[in-house]
Amino acid sequence: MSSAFEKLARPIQKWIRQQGWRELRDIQVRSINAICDSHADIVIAASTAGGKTEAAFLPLISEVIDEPVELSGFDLLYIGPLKALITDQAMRLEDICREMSLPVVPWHGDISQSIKARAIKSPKGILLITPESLEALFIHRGLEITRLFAATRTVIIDELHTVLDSERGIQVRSLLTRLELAIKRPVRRVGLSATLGDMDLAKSYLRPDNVDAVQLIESEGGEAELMLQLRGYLSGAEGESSPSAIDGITAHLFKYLRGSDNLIFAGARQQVEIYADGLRDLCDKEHLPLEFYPHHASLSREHRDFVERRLKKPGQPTTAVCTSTLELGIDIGDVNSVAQIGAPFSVAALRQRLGRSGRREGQPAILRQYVVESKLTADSSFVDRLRLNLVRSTAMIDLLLEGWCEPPKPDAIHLSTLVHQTLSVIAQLGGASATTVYKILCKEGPFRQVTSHIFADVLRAIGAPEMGLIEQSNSGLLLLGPMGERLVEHYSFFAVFQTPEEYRLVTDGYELGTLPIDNVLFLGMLLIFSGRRWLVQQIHDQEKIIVVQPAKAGVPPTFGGNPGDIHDTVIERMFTLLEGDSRPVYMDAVSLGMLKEARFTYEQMGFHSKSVLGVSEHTSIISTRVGTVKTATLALALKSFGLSVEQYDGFLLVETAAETPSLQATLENIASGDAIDLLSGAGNLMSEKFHSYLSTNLLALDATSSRLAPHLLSDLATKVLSKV
DNA sequence: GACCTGCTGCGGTTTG
Repeated sequence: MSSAFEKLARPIQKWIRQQGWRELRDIQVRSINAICDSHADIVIAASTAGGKTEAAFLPLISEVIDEPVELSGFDLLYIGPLKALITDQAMRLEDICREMSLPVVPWHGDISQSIKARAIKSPKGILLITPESLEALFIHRGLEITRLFAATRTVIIDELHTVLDSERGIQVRSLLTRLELAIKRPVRRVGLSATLGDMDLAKSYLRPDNVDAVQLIESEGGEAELMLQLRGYLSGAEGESSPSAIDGITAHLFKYLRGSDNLIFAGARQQVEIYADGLRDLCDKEHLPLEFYPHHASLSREHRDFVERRLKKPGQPTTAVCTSTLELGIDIGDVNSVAQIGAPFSVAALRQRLGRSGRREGQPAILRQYVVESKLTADSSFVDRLRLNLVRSTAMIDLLLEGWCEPPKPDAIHLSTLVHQTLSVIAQLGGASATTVYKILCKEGPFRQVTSHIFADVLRAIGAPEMGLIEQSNSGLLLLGPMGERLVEHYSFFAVFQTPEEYRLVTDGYELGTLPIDNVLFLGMLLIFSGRRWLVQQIHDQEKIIVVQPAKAGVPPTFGGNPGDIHDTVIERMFTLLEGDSRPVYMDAVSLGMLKEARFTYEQMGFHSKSVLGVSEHTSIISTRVGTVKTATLALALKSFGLSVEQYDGFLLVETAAETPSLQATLENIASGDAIDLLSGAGNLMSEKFHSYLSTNLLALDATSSRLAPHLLSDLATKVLSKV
């Protein structure tokens, strides 16, 4: 064993010997050295099965044992994004700590009150907690934070890559600052992350004020060999006997995946239900045992647990048709192959998904990408002719092979989360001055983009009598208002993200899952759900319960959702593909044929040399060559002049009318840089949980900071005009 | 034209 081993505490060395490990992994050696030899913040990046947990905890626990302190509180704080992950990690840590009288305390909504009460009474050892439960501790035990965390040496943030610039990530960062301010000293931060793209952003997330001092420990693990195929399918093919694209893909999946463990990422929950139903049907028809199961967030916990257990169990071939529920987090073991149906929304997600296969020594990672395109007719739209689904899938695979993936966007000002944290700080301290709250959240905390002027506007908005979230005492102290009290008192306050209202779907006394409330439902309606078919028997509107019984037929429900952001680099690569003549080796004959059609159309439309194509007197197509955010900004600008616009990947379909200015004049106007009311054409600006308490001006500010790029608008219009 | 994640305190009753 190495000298790193010698740096660990004796009981830890004993535990390692008991495991029968012949040597420590490279990443473990490096993090042991980094943690034992310095007090630096550290990002540990490795794949899911890379041994990150041990790499961080073996030296951190050693430090706790070898250098005891006399302060009260938990020694180590671990923050994890999933309850299942916390339960998993707690079991692994308990195994290590068993003989060291170091308690391991898992803490989330499903943990019993008695375990929590005991931990509060005598806080020590390792606390593993969700961001929401930690938020609850700050609100309900605001004055005890010092007692609970005075001894805390290190905070470990798991799955760091999943939070970076999300609402929840900002919440975690805010809680870390509030913790350090409460105990009046910095706490070492250790982030555990998958290796994705530019790790500098993970470093700056971890310690924005001292990025250069953050150490990065990245595993150089040899990546598995990759077997890759892209298969094209035509929908709406003529002739009664020709199978539709869905049937064709289902048949191919059935033939090649049966008999082993696999994951099929179908893109949307409705698609999951369609493919799971088709695969179950094929098993029935061939009198074979069922081995294909749906898995998504609207299905009951029981069903999902069942599918996860089947995947983990050897000797029981199982394929899950799933959404991103099975993309990260919990351990389901190694799968034989991954299938992706339809173009994914990000290269980062594709890479995470692919990482689920090829994890065993000598096993290749296998990815089958299925793409559906429409059969062309005389009146097919340019979107179908350009085969944008296929081109995007190809662009993403190429970028994946090059090791690129999307970086986080750090510019959002997150005003919804700022409202949440403002209320939480006031609740924690039992009242605070505006200056104090501003210092905690905006000067020291993660809301650095929020000026004191904007912050004052936020306070005015949520303090307005009709909102009643906060009010000011005579001495100037900010207190919770009547509405603020009600919000903070309810347990639904702790999460910063929005969740839609749902019906519960019940049969024969047990729950199948949930359905978004905006589904049109009626008695006698037939549904496909949880991979089976149902008849709607009762609808209880008050209790939000739907009772169903088995049926022979059905249609899948809709689950809603918002369009995803496609990154500039992906769109740029799509245009490179359309303008090039490559024939990627991983494409099958059908998809190569589609690519050829796409290039032919692109050439014919003349987009090689121009950016605007007049289709008819009032209709034009613009090629923007940039991603969703910039393309959407141009679309809104055009709409503000009364033009009607449809948005696609890198393209806009624009229609003028008799009373509107011409497209050319409108683009010139936009290019001139004159102020434009972008949001006059936008619908609802409220997308996050606490948006409804903000003024229109603040909502506009929030939208333009994260979902639009107004400062690049005039440049984009100029670029389009230069190639008319 | 999409996906995912999370949840307290208290009062009442029962049991040893």
